[in-house]
Amino acid sequence: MSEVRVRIAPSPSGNLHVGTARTALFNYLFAKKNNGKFVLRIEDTDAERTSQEYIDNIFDSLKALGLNWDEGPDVGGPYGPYTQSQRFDIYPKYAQMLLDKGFAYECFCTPEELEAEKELATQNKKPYVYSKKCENLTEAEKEKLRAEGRKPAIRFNIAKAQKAFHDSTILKFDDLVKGELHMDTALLGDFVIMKSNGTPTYNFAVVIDDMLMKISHVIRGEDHISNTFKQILIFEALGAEVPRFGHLGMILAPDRSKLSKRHGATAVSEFVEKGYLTDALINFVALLGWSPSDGKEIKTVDEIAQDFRINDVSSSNSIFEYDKLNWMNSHYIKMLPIEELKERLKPYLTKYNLNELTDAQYTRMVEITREPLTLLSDITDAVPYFFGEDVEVEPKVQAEILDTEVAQNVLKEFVKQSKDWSFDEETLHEKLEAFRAQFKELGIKPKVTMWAVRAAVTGRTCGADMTAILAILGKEKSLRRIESAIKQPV
RNA sequence: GCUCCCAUCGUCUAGAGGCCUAGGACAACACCCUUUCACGGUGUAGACGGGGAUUCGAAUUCCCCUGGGAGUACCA
Repeated sequence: MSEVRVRIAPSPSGNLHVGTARTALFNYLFAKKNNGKFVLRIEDTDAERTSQEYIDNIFDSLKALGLNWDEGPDVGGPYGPYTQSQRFDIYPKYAQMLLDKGFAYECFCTPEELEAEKELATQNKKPYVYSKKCENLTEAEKEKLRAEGRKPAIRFNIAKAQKAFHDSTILKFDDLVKGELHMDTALLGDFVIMKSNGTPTYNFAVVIDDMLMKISHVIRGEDHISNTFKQILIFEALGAEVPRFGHLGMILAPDRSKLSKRHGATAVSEFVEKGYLTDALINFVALLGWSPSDGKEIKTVDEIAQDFRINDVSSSNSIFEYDKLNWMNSHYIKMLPIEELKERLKPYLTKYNLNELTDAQYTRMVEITREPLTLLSDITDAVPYFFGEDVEVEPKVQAEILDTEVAQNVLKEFVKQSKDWSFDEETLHEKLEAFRAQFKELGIKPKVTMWAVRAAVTGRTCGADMTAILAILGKEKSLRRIESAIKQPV
């Protein structure tokens, strides 16, 4: 077999969507597994919806996910340019070739005429197919229309191509993931390949680009299945080799509709902003439609590539549920080396003055607060009590903990006993253990004892390891907070 | 409307005729651990959409129904 070459061809009309990311991933995996090339092509034929900002977002997101391309707009390659808008001069040649071979014809129909045809079809409850009324225009007729100032579009002649290459109007192909797929080409209708403004339509541009870029396998979403039949016919009419196709199920929102903004984040960059790790995201998305042969679900992209077989990919749609993604993200956060975690958390700590802590204290703070994090951004609300002189005590905590007699006794006792403690973790651990034991003798549960201390120092009833918190804050600050929580006898 | 695709626990899935009284993961619940929250550990509950057919035997094959998704542009 010739070289495996796959591509991802996003259109920059928005930020990189997670669905596109998954398609990119599966292409990448397929390329890696088969020692092939992974190509990035930007399909920006529709100038109005395209923006440089989106192009940058696509590049950045793909890179962040670790899906590096071998050829693309920025890195170049032997079959460039890799941006469709820079290839506009090459499409007309091939359109002309199709015209010459009789597989395409000029169409002078106006939008109004076309609209009327469609209207009629819906009225008669018939499926709309183009009437082909421009198929057999004479040169004289065309000249006349041209003289009127009408610019023709070019349509592909389905029936001609079908008859030239197939016995039946039923066209079949063997899909890499779904198996044999078929379609009656008689139902397709002669579609436009070159718009009257001289730019190619999607279905034409893809074929020309895939052909010229020597793409061997086209792996994409199943929303392209019906396009595939059109594209196969174009490949054949051009005398080009038809690539193999593989169509992936769609990613759906929990309500089974298309994943869109109203369901939350859809772009990879939005997930990153929310505090998701790209490693977790890509791992999660890989599991949508694919499962590891050894049952181990936490895997790097390279590990997945070793185990990847395109025909093992599920052909059904899958629902994007946050539960598992969240679990995976917290898992990846736990796995992150401490130094890296410290850096990645900083963007979410801008409201605090990190200079209040030494590097060692910051390290310890991260160590003891990382456990319950689901998102990196969760750190923001997990650490306010490490900063500032005083703490904000939640009203409920004030009423239910600090205002109780038990708590007041605990705190008074704590102040008294801790006067001569050294506030390093080791000492604190020992002393606190003994401290709890004293109160236990009095019938006060260890956790009640600690609640009092925790409430006074952090203003909360839950949080990180109390010993470490006291050590980080230091004796002076800890005691000041506790003293101010003690009600003076009136 | 027409065409195409899909169908196993709530979700992602394993399963390619007997290994399935259907396995795993997430979520849920219970218990254990414990200075709180969590982590972790151990358990519990939970599915082959329905109906036919083939077969000694079907989650696995075929047909119908139902449900869901997609396509139907001079968008991509």
